[in-house]
Amino acid sequence: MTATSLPSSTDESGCCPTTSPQAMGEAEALQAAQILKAVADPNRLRLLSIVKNGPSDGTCVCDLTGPLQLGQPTVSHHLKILVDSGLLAREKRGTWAYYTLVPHALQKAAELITEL
Amino acid sequence: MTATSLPSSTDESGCCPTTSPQAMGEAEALQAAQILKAVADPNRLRLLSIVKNGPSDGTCVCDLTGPLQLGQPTVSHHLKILVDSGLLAREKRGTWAYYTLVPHALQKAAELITEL
DNA sequence: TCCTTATATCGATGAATGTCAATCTACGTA
DNA sequence: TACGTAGATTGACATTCATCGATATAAGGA
Repeated sequence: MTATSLPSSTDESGCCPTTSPQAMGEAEALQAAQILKAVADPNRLRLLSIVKNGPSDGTCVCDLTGPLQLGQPTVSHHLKILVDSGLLAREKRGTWAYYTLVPHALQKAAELITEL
Repeated sequence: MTATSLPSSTDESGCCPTTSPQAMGEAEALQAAQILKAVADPNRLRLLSIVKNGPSDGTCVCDLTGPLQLGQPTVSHHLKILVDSGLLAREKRGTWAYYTLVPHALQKAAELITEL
């Protein structure tokens, strides 16, 4: 994420003016895509929705496996992706694991789209 | 894949209350994920960025193949995905094709994340 | 200590996806 | 009409990803 400015090939063919100077760089795009990929899955969207609309002290995994009709390992896998991308936080209380939304993470993810 | 409302298993184990009632449904999640998938790719993010910061009357393909260091068929393929998902509009003028942002499409895509 | 329950991890598999080379279509021009 | 160029389409290939069964870990209870 250092020099994001591109060479801006001055096309001689006469079709196009020049590459716009403030276009998103390669590294920046890669990082943004990684977070957006975490959200761009129907089952993970539903997981986020359930957690968001659930109790503020967290939603446990047993409340997530039922609605999605997926196996427990699969749900755990999706939850890991959401935690690794900074969207969900995991807290273990006793035998159970509770997931909560990371405060402004969804807002920040949305801004990756609006602030191109 | 017919009845999207699930039995909402009233778990007897004492761990969890019940499935939250206003969670996103299966069909809704699938549709949202389809649009978000279109955005969740580094090269497509850069395409959107270039078009957004480009001239208001559209950016032609020859201005898009250069910065991305991808072959012309690959760029065309990504552009098709963005058009099919309603984010970009294509207009052919003469030999060239010009792409523009569909007015509030990016905003709407972002709201798919914030309004879960 | 043994057993049960909740969750995570591992390995395999089939499907979806990004990329390219080759080809096709449409338009402009000599 | 023939040629050159811009862009889209097709088919193939490699990679990534979602899912599952089996297993591991960890905590609580008998």
